[in-house]
Amino acid sequence: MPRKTDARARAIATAVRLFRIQGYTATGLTQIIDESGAPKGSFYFHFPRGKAQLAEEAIDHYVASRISLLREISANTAGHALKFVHQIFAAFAAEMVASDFQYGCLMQNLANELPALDAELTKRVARGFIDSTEIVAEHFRECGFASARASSTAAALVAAVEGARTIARLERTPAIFQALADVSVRGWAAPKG
Amino acid sequence: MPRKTDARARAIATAVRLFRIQGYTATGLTQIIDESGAPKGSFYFHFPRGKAQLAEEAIDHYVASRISLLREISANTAGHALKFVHQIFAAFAAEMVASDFQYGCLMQNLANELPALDAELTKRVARGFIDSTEIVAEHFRECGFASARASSTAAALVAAVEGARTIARLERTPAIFQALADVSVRGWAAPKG
DNA sequence: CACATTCTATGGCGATCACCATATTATGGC
DNA sequence: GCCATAATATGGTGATCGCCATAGAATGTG
Repeated sequence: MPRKTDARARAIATAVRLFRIQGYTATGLTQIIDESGAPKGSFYFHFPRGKAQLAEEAIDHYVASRISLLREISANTAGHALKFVHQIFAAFAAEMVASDFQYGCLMQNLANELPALDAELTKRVARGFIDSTEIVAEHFRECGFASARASSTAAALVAAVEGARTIARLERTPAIFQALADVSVRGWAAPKG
Repeated sequence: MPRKTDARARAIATAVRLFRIQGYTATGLTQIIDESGAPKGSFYFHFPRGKAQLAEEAIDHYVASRISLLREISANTAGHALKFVHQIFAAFAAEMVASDFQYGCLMQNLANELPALDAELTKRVARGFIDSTEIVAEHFRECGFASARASSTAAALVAAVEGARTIARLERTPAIFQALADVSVRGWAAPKG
């Protein structure tokens, strides 16, 4: 009994896209169904629990791709902490430029909208951050960082990236990523340049 | 012809609160009017341009209080870059703890929801970030930072704070602010602890 | 009191929301 | 061809959305 259509996958991909651009609440099922190109009638066949289930799968899909990106960068910069950091900034900056700054971070959007709406989905987003932060921390440990320091550095990096995506989207330039890269080489408030 | 009631001010304050908790789209005018305690009928008397105008004033109100907070911290740490940074982290962390992590940043929420909805309001949010970043940059300049470095450090700091608020809200602990404080004293990827 | 202004109340506009019951068609394995 | 399942189509549920027209009540100054 294999899947016979890709309607399901397309609905998830469209949900990811629209949630990133417009947010969760602002995106109606009608629009997702329309833009996913097909069947209005079968939505609740594929997603019996409705919008919440669609969001679950959208989160999982997004988190998986985010983690695989981080893993790839980590592999490309094995043993080099600074290179790793810079390549992360560069990758996220490049993604925003490529989309003309239309796309926000799905996890960040949901992190802001879901706490008042759905505790279960909120936990799933939180888990996504924990998991992707762990990838980063692992890289730092492999660079020789002590465990505690690797964890806090990873958390700080992930937070900085999220903030940068917010700012970059507003300013429509990747300048903030460059600013973070600069700061990362000399510390935040080092006495002299 | 003085103002006779505070219905207007209460509507704005309620809008700020709900936009921070639930976001812009998820917050209906009905709820704002109800929770602001009063008059349903006079909403379009006070805000002829409707929800967009209310959002404008909510943004202005929030930005003003944010800037005044930053000014206060700047005055309290004149000449000390690191103290300034740490006190900013501490202040935002404390605010989140005090609200039991229910409140997000109004500007961040709107930054994620408005680009697809209202270009004018989006510009206003962007302006709010520019203005509050400038306060931070000014402090760094007064610490002797070169102009360009002061600007990029300020931008990085603002971005990091925003990201930290997202993470802290999900994790329901201010740990991320501590992580950022730790990183700020030693640089992001310094070779050894 | 007169009277303009400020504010509040009511009811409904069309549109959209998430959701679902029902019926029909396409597609497997046998 | 048979038949269960997978998938699509249609139409409508009640609720809520932002918005607004109209009318009435409260409040200030002359």
